[in-house]
Amino acid sequence: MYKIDKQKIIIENKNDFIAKHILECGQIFRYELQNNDYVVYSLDKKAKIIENENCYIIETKDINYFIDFFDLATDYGKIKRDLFKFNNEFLNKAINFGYGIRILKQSPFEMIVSFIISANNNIPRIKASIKKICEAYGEKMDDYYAFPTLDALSCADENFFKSVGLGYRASYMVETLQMLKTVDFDKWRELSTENLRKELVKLKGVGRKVADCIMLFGFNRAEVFPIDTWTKKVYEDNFFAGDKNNNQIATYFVDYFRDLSGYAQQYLYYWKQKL
DNA sequence: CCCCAGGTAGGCT
DNA sequence: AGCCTACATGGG
Repeated sequence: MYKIDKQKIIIENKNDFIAKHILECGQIFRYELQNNDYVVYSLDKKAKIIENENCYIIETKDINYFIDFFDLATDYGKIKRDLFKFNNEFLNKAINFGYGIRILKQSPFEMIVSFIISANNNIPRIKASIKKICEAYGEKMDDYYAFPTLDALSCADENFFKSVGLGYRASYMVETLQMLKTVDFDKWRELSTENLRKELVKLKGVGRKVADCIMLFGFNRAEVFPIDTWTKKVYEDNFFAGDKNNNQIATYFVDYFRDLSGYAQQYLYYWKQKL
């Protein structure tokens, strides 16, 4: 699937890796299109994704970090074959539409901050707020700003977060950053999905949906199915018309897709949101 | 003026 | 436990 050549990762075919699908499916907010190349940022690191006719080349100083970040050891061909076995008309359409999606393995801290901002918000505004937070509290790198550390960002006050567009979420952010100072993320990684969700929803600004996004994108948990306005619309348009609340819809999908729930959710989200 | 955006907190049954 | 509504902000 991939090989390494000095400072580069080479993705040998484009069957299971499409930069646009990966970056524009709502799991990451720090990336940009520079000419024809996507540039992606994670914590204090940066990678450029160059598309060729039959392959991708990823340029970065942090090869091993981005091999893990893009989850290159996982066979998405198999995941898609397993999802096609559900023989669901709409999931099949969604997979064919976003066939190059991969779920990124991102920083739990960056996911917590980012998805608190995401609640009842729109993607351009979420991106803009996060960028301003990095510029104000992140370390200056060559030609970009790192995502702030917890120590750095917990110095920011409510007025700062309001000034970068968080609105009423500003006070949640201040309180959650203080709470995170007592958290050991390595211990959280050992928790069951159910117990990890219980811990996450104790954070201010984190409910079921945000917790599930944090677990899917930050803790590598695929047995969750975040329900937002788009995946709720998938349920109501393509499964059963409006007879359940968001928690019940999430339970329905997880019972149905089990340990493939997170993958199914991401194909369906991208399909419904982009079409 | 309205409605919407990767929903949640707090208050009410 | 489950339902209801206010909530900053900017864009269509």
